[in-house]
Amino acid sequence: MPELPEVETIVRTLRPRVVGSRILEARYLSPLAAGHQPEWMAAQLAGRAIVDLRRAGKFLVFELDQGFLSVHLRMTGKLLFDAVPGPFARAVLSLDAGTLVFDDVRQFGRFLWSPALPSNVERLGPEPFELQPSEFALRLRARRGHVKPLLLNQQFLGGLGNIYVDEALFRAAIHPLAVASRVSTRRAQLLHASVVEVLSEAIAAGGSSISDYVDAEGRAGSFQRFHRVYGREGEPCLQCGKPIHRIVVGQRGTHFCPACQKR
DNA sequence: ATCTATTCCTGGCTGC
DNA sequence: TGCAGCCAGGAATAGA
Repeated sequence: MPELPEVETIVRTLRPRVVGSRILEARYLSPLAAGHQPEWMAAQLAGRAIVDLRRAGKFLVFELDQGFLSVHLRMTGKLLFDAVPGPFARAVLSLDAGTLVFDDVRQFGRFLWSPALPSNVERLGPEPFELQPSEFALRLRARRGHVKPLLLNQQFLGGLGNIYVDEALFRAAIHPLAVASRVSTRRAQLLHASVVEVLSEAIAAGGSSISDYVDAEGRAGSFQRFHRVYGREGEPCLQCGKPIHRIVVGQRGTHFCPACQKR
């Protein structure tokens, strides 16, 4: 499931291939990918030049000479450069520089043109790397809910998903059900440092490949080998040796060490 | 204003 | 071996 490190890896592999190129033709193979208006979207994309490509939270934002192409990969989405469209290809851009395939088995992902930056991109919270620890602590402590759902809230902080939230909370020794306003300033700053650390390490490893994720060149990441809690239910905690627990928090599978992460 | 539950999707896995 | 039923979960939406 692509989160900030995976999307960042895709952007880095894709940017030199597509920025400066032109879209010759756009085709949607599934209307869902276009939000049920495939013909109109395809017509808007055709002929556009790609001026820039950047990441915003978990979105890939292609800045065009007219409007934007915003892509969200959700669970199983992939953006593949110069790949042959497979059975799960949902959209294909023919560029003068090559072919860009949007592949998505489960069809949660979106590949949308809009005249202005979409509101869900506009509303994104700050990027973890651009936030000072003190600002992060202030924002966190101003909220009354549980920390895990808050970290998953894209309006609070842009880019974290289920894997990296569990990993960051473990590193900061914070229970996923801890109440945000009751986390000490010191520990909130430690949490920010843990978020930045785990995201940086994951980017350096090319992201985590659990089942579907690959970058734009089709390469898997390797950070899944360094997960300390995610997907390790029943296995010994790397810090204390007691078994990792899995609970459900906000309808999400949540992995933590009850001994190291006290509530 | 804030938080919680539901919905969308389908390949792969579990269990009978 | 076959198949029904469940599971994964990000984010929009509806409801409390």
